[in-house]
Amino acid sequence: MRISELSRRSGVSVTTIKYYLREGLLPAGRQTAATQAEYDEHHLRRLRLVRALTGVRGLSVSATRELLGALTELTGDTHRQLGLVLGSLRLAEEPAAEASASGDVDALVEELGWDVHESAPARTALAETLTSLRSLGVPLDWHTLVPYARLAERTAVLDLDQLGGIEDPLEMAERALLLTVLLEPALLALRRLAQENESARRHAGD
Amino acid sequence: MRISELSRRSGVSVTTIKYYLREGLLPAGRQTAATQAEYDEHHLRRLRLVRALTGVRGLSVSATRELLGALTELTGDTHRQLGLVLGSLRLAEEPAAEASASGDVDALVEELGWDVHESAPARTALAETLTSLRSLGVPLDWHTLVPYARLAERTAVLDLDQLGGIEDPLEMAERALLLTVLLEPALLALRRLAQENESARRHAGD
DNA sequence: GAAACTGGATACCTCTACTGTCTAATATAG
DNA sequence: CTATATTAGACAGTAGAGGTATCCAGTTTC
Repeated sequence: MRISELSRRSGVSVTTIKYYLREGLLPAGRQTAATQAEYDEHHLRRLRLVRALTGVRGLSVSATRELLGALTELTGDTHRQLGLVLGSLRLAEEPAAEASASGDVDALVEELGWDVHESAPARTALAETLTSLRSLGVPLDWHTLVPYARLAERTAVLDLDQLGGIEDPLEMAERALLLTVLLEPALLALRRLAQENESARRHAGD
Repeated sequence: MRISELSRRSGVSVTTIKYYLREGLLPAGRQTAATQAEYDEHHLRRLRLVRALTGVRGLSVSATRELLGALTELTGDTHRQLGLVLGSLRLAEEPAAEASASGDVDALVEELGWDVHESAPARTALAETLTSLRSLGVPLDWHTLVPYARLAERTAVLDLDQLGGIEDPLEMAERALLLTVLLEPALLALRRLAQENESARRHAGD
């Protein structure tokens, strides 16, 4: 298909598609002539993924590009790499300030017995949260996070269970990305609802 | 204290503080003369809160204003209102498109037996996630979310346990806001690490 | 009484995510 | 084969967000 059909089928304007091509969010089509290129179903799927990440999840174009970049690095041994890909996904934009609480994070990971990469961006994100909460006068040390981490473990089991039965490695990686990133607002929403419910429950006992 | 001291103690420039005053993120100081106003510790605390929400959490100025607005509505019966405040916090920016999956969310809440407000924004966020995942070809129905919700329940218990021992209602509400909102990136980071770990664990069995 | 500071208003700046327009080449319909 | 539409690629322009800078008249401090 050509660009106009891609636009029609995705609901994204031609100019915006060109913008995504320029920005590297979408791989170039197969050139058939100097002013002609051919796109396929993969481009359509990728385009919808981009819209989901930027629109639903509110990611910036550069953050989206980074996430998608992780996908293409996935070549060999799928299952092992999947973990690395998930682990290497960046969480926020910031170029990571001083990680003054990284010692606490190391201790936490040690206590949990987790096998995670030394340079996983999530470690930095954790350290930053600890640091900023402390600077706001909330006395939170890493021991407090242990029970949260145990619940996260069980969440991860649910997550990986969702990926069963997918054969194509690229498709599985895309699915993993979707479930990891797009489920985030849903999990936070469940937490908020659960907090409201729990607060009501505790009040009822008065 | 005057604005320059507020600036010095918070590390936020005077012009930016003026901007926050204009935008309603910070209450005005007590006017002492036509060109003079007095600020106190409460302003400093609020200013740090604003920086944490916009900086660490990456919230927009308007989203931050809304969250802070919820704080000031907290007047009477603390514990009951706390749940409502937490429940009423908006999650994202979007003015909520059509909630085509709201029926599923109702069914989910019913199944869980949760006592949550009918118009909680988190319901909309959930519905949107379901809708967008489906439009991307991920067959996710609300039953899949039940185990996630059970884990969210236990997370909420941990959250509310953190709030014990705080007397002042406003301070407790501020703490609740901090723990709810600033812990979010940390919880997501834990999930990513847990995924990486779980993936490694499953691979080890090959 | 002079220098420094203040609140308030307004203009300006930078970045992001697009959007519009142009050009030369190509496709398609008659 | 010609007229019309479409295309890739380049580049300028736009709107909104989040500040930043400047100016002013009043106020404080010395």
